[in-house]
Amino acid sequence: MRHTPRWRKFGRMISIETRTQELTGALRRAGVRITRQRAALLAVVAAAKDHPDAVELHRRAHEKVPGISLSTVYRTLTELESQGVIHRHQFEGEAARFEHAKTAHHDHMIDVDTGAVVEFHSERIEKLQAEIAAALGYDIVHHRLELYVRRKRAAD
Amino acid sequence: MRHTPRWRKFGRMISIETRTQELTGALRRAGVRITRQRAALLAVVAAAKDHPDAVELHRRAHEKVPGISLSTVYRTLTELESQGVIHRHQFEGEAARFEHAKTAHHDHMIDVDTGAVVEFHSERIEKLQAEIAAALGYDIVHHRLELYVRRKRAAD
DNA sequence: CTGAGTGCAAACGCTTTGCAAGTCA
DNA sequence: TGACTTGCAAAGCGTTTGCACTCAG
Repeated sequence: MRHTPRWRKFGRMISIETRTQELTGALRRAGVRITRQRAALLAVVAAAKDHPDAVELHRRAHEKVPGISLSTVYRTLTELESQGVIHRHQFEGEAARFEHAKTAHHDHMIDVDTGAVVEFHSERIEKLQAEIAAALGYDIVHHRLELYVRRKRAAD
Repeated sequence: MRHTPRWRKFGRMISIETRTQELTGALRRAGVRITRQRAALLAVVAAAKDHPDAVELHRRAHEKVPGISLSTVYRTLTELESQGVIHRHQFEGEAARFEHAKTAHHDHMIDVDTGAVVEFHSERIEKLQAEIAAALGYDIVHHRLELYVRRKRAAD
């Protein structure tokens, strides 16, 4: 009758801790102190499977460390971003959202109805972008590709 | 000794006037009044060959109608946008920029050093985007592709 | 110990909005 | 005329910052 096997739960937890340590290490290497507040936030960011904004991250961190302020959340996120361990995304008409820079580069599809974000990657698109820039005499520093989408409906 | 042939100048002016009329028509059809201020702004938007922000458009319109306020600029731009005759672009870390919805859809390259914008279009990229969205069960409502670039330098 | 980090509130930059006065149709 | 539009100033929003206090190392 157990619907969530213990090994699976445990497996997830280990991976989150690993991620948390990555974030912690990045900050320590940058010479910043790991305070109670930051530790809580790092754990929250590491655990996030979605793309939360600063207010949402603050809400989650607040459950662990009631005293944490929104300023500290922003300050720490900015620091993490400049260390390159998280990414900041500015989708249309929304507050910035953050995500752990876990995997390789990817782009985003945003469901305009639900706000849900789906990640995708296309080597062919990347290549075409580079070709276009090169043809016009430029190198790409970075790029942003966002698809604002709506679920297909089977024959209305 | 005339370096700017009259026919060329005149050709440009006609096209700007045509564009101005397109904008004016769109507003009139939407049932809004064409005031002195709006007429000036429409002419400025129609004449713009770059991608100016609200403050810059205000500055340009201000030369024609000294009284025009920034609020009016924003209000009119918002109206034009909702009529679909201009587009609003929110590039990274900048105020929104506007452009006349003159031609077919295109994407943007932003020179990170100068802020200059180059327009481009790739049918192949568009197609790949649609395929990717479709494969995941979505239809694209709209998309945003921005390349932040830097001029190539011939062998430093 | 002591300088980096904190919470708070105030400031920020861009944009929108409430309102009384002005103006276009 | 009378509804729509304006300019102004104030508010809104997400984010950053100055400050005196606190705490991690």
